[in-house]
Amino acid sequence: MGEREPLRQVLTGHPTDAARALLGATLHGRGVSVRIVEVEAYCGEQDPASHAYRGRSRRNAVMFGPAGHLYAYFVYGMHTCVNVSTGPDGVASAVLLRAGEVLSGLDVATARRPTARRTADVARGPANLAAALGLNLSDNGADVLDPAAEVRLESVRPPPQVSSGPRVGVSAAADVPWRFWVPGSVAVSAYRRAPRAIS
DNA sequence: CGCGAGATTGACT
DNA sequence: GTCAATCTCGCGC
Repeated sequence: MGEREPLRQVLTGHPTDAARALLGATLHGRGVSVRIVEVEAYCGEQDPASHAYRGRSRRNAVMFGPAGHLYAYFVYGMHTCVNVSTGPDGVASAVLLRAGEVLSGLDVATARRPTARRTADVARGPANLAAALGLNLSDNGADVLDPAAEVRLESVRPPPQVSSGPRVGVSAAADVPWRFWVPGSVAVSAYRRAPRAIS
C-alpha cells in the first residue's frame, strides 16, 4: 500500500488491507482530532462476526455501499461505535475504529468523556472513541473522504509497525487475527476475549 | 492486578 | 425473547 495511493482506493480493497491503511490516519471532527491506533476488519457476508453476515438490513446497509462512509451502530443499550465502510459498492465490509490518540481538542474531548481518568483513556475503546469525537447514529452514512465533510479522514503516514491478533469481544471466529494496532500506543485497548467466544 | 456483573435499548431470530 | 463489535465500578487476591 503506497503512501501516495488515494485513501479511497485502498479502502475499496480488502478490509484487512484497509484496516492497515487506517492505522496512523487522522480523523477530524467536531473540534477533536485523533490518530487512529487500533482497528478491526469485518469481512461482511463471509465473516460470522460481521453485522452483515446474515445479509443486508436497515442497520448494516452502509456496509454494502461504497468505501469511505461511516457505519455507526448502537450496542449494549447505551454505546455508539463507528466503522469506515470498505470494499467496492455492493460488497459488504467495514473496519471498526477501536482506539485513537487525541491530537487536538483535548479539552472538548475530555468534556465529552467525563469519566476518563487519564488522557490515554479519552478515545480508548470503540464507544469511547465515538463519544470523544461527538459521533452518534446521525453520522451513519457520512462520507469521511469528502474534504467538506464535518467528520473527515486524512491519510498521513503509515506507522512503522503494525501488530495483529484476534478481535476483541466477538463471539464468532474468535481465532481470526483481524484486529490491528500500533504497537506501543498507550491508547490500545486491553484484549478481552468474548464471554461466549466460539473458538 | 484480574475477574465479574450491571446498565439499558434496538435489531433480529 | 434473546443477544449484542462495551464500559465502568467494585470486590478479592
